[in-house]
Amino acid sequence: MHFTHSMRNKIQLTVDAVVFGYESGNISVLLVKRKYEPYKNAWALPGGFVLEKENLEEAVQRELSEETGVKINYLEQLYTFGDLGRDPRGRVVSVSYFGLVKPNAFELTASTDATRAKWFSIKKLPRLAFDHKKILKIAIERLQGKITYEPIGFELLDKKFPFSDLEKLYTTLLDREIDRRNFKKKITSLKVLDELEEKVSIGRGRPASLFSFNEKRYFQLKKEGIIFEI
Amino acid sequence: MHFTHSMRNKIQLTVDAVVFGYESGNISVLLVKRKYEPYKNAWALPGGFVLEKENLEEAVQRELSEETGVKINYLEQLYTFGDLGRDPRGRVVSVSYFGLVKPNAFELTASTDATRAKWFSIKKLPRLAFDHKKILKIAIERLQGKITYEPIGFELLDKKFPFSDLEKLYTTLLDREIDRRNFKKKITSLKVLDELEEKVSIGRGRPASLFSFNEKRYFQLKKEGIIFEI
DNA sequence: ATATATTTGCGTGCATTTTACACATTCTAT
DNA sequence: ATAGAATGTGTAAAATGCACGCAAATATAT
Repeated sequence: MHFTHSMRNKIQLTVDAVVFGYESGNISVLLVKRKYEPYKNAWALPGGFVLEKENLEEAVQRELSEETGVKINYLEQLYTFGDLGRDPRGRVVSVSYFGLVKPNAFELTASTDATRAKWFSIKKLPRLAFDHKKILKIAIERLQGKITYEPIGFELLDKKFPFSDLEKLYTTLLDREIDRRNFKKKITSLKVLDELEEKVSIGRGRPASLFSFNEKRYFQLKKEGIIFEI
Repeated sequence: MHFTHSMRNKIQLTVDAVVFGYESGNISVLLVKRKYEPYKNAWALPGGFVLEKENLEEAVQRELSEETGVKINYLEQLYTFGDLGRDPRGRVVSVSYFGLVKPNAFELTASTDATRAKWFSIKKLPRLAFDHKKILKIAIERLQGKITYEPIGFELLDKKFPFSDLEKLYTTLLDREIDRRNFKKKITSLKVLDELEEKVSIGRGRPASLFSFNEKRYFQLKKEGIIFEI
């Protein structure tokens, strides 16, 4: 099919962001309450129309920032959803993105397209606008799949953390118990953690050494990819 | 950013198909020669504008069929390219797809957008239109990555084939030698091949048993995912 | 002060998987 | 008949994965 200038199509392009947060054993996702029709007052993924003069990444960062105040330095493209009828306004194709943050690092603001932005546990989700339930489902699968081929945690844990925090992150993401000793051996063999001198004591029990990710090594592993079966 | 009806955007949406073929130790990709400006007479990935009333998958199948005559039952979404300036006609965002076929199964036709469609070895590529070189690069990475987490070959080999064909496919994709004995053990343990009674003798050497993929098992493994280190 | 519960921090042996490696078999071509 | 070429199989060593138990360091209860 050859298009000429007179045959301008009427397809609209949007971006949507699936931003996951993690805090003490709980995975959450960032949603906004819609201000306008359609789906007015329903919860939805942050996102909106792409402007003619901005890249897709710029668009999703802008929408995320406008609607929630969250700024995130790395969003990865997830999938493009373009089925007919996914948006009552007409033909709307959405490029979805995927990111990880520490929820406590941001104060949520609500402005432009949202009357409210809020973190929801992925176990207690509200009804979602459009096909956002489907998008979120695919994003969750990606999140769980990711940990088998790249290291994870840098974006979700504090700068310094006890080893048990990393362990808890993995058990939460995998939704099952893991053997601490073997897990530690595995992580140690990756040489991705630096053990610090500091120790921290939270409540009772033996105080834990603090660790930090070795950023260089971490991003090298991300790039190279790892096969990482827990 | 909230859009109203008066603010219709001018972004155009296209789809592009990266179709890989394999034949006796050679990986090829399907390209078309452009009939119109821009990049008139340059080689490009098959693709074109998405119509308002068709899904993305339908669009890419249609374009592929129109431009090359190739029909393929499974195209997987690869990535969406939306950078400013990737198309001189204005803002054009392209959703790219990825597929595998046996090149000899089709007679290439050339019609609508193409004066010619042709298979090119991925080692001897011509200059490509738009950012299609970049798209192809990402597709090749995906192709090589795929074989580590799912079985491959069904779409690329004949119904019946000697084991050496599968071995050659893998050495070609991985671009290195593999140990035939260990490779066979691995494949056998997956129980994805059915050994047939037939034997075939091509040229000299001991005749080889023919195998076929056990389709049920093959697609089960594709779905489940495998960790498959050669 | 002492005992108890709780959490962290290792190490060892067994089972499984991966890897390296060589020679016999069966055909074609001469 | 013989040489050459491709297929087809087994075994041992090494590496990795996995199950598992106990000591160390602290908070809390008595």
